[in-house]
Amino acid sequence: MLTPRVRFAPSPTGYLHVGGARTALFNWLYARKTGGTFVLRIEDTDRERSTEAHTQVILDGLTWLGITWDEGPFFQGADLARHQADAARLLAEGKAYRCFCTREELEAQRAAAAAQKTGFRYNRRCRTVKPEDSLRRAEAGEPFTVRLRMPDDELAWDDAVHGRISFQGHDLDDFVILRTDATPIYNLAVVSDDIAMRITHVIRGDDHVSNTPKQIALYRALGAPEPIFAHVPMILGSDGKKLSKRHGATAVGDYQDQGIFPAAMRNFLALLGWSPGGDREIMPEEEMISLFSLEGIQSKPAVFDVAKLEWMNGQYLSATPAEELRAPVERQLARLGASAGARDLLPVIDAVKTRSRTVVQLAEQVAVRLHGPSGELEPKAAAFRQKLGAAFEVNLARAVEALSPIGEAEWNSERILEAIKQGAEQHGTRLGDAMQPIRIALTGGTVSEPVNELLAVVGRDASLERLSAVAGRTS
RNA sequence: GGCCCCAUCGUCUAUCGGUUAGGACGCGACCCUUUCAAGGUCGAAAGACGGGUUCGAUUCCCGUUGGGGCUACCA
Repeated sequence: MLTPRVRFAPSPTGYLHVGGARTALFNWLYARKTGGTFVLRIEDTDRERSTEAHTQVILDGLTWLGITWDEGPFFQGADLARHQADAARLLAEGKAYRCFCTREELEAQRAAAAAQKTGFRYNRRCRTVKPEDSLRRAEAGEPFTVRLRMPDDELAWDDAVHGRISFQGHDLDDFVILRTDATPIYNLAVVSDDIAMRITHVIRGDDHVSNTPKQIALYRALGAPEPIFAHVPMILGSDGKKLSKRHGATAVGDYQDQGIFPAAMRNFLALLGWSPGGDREIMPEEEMISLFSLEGIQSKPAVFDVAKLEWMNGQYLSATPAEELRAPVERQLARLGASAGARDLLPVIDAVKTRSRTVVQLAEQVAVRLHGPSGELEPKAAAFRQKLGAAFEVNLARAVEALSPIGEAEWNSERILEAIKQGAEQHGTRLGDAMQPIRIALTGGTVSEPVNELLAVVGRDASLERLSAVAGRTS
């Protein structure tokens, strides 16, 4: 068996959608698994909507996910001549014909069909125009499109994920392959390119199954062997509809911005519609590659569950040493307008790592420890403060009193805890009532690492300063 | 409307005719604990419906219902 050649062929008319990213991932996984070649092709034949900026975003998204291509990126627009030559050949062999019906005529027929609630299909009027008449009219300058003469036969294939899928040629249109301006339509361009690039496995979204019989007809008309088709299920929103903008974040870049790790995204996407067959959840790249198979791809659509993505990201976050987190956290801090200055971030990162699921959340917590809370207290914190009343400030003042004697050199979590406990005991204060005000004063919220560790991480001078400030604010 | 695809906990899934239908997310409880997480233990939670085939169906076949996709001189 010859080595597989697969391709990912996005159109640069929008951002890299998670569905597209997963399709790319499956192609990539298959290529790596089989030692095959992964080709990247940009389908820019829709000149109206294609932009270079979108192309770049797609390339960046794939790179971010660690999906590398072996050939390309090729641009479909560059192969116009071949597409036209293929169409001309089909025309010459009588497998396609010129259609002189105007857009208006077609539009009227479509509207009439819609009014009667029946399906529209081109009436094939121009099929019977005699070749010599067709040529004469074309040479006289009459505008025309080129349509494929759809055979009546069954058009079926053995789909690698669905099994056998079959269409009847007579249910299909004599679809247009060349526009009035002689540019190719998607289906022609795709087949022409896949043949030229010797693609052996077409792995793409389920939304293309209805294109497949048309493309098979094209392969046959062009006399080329058909590739193996594998149609992967759609990704749905939580309402069961095809995932789209109105479901929120659908672009890979959105998740990148939210602090999701590429490895977590890749792991999550791989498991959406594919399963290695056991209980595996967190899988390193090599394992995914070695276990990947087209047969393991699910045939039903899958709902994109952000909660699970975030959980998975948390798993990757926990497993990442603070050292490796330093650079990404610094980038996020910069976005937040915060800075670590001369401070070592590692202890701070370690202190809050388990309380974060994304790097963005992590950086926010780090920023609070570096610069103190900003703005209003969180609702729970405000409620606690209210409940405690004047004791809130009193307890803070006592904490400052208990902690002040500790020198910079002894400022560690053990020593701090000891001092707080001692102070609380001395004043007959419940430990929680002594601790929680400190947490609130330092973070603005009720969630953090243990208070003594929090104090250690914030540092002696900054801690005492903030505590005193809050204690003295009202008392 | 037509054509095509699909159907196991709320969600992602395992099961390749025989299981107390397993795991994960999420949810609940408990443990741990100065709070919250993390971690640990436990729990609630599924084969859409109706026919077949078979000694035996979640699994194979048919139908119903439900959902999705496509239906352009877009890709």
